Amino acid sequence: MVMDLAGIDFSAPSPEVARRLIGVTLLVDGVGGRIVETEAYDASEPASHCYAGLTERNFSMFGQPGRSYVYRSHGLHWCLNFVCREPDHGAGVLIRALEPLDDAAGLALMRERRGLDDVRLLCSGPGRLAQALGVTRAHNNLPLDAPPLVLLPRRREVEVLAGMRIGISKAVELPWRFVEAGSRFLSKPHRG
DNA sequence: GCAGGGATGAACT
DNA sequence: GTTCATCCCTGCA
Repeated sequence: MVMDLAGIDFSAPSPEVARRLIGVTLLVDGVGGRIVETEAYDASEPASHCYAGLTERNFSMFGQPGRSYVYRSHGLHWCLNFVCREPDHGAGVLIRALEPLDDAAGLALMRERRGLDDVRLLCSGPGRLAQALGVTRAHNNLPLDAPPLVLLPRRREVEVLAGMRIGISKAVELPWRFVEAGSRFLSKPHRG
């Protein structure tokens, strides 16, 4: 079965899905913004959580495409992924940064959750983004087309650049990080 | 039992 | 620009 959310086929390989997610709006309980940075992971490469096969932590990555995978990183941060490709294969896209929506109520809530005002630091990193949107373990393995999650198609074309992934020690050479060209809201500048 | 992690923020040069 | 402590849970020996 093919998940078609915000014009994206989540049964496609994860780099393809990661590229097409740039510019898409993500909301969690009405709070969020435009996705400006993603990274693809796949069971065929050792940086992925699903490389070693099905475990208790990563079970949602082996489920249906078009759902969420949330895990705890370094014991204190939560990170949000979108599951893609066929069941039993294991692949996903890490959502690394958002451009906060220009909405007063949502911005106030994100600032309160993050404990700071600077809009550029609200969602510029996977842990920061999860904190600003209130994502926790309770958001693991949820469908992306039902509350509290909402995906909205991009309203204009965006220029997407591919580069090397960040914060990993294996398979670092794969150009599976995707960013919106020129965005001020990236977790790190683009590196080709 | 233990090493290490898809990170962050503060404290540095 | 760079290192460093910190969180605690997962996975494998």
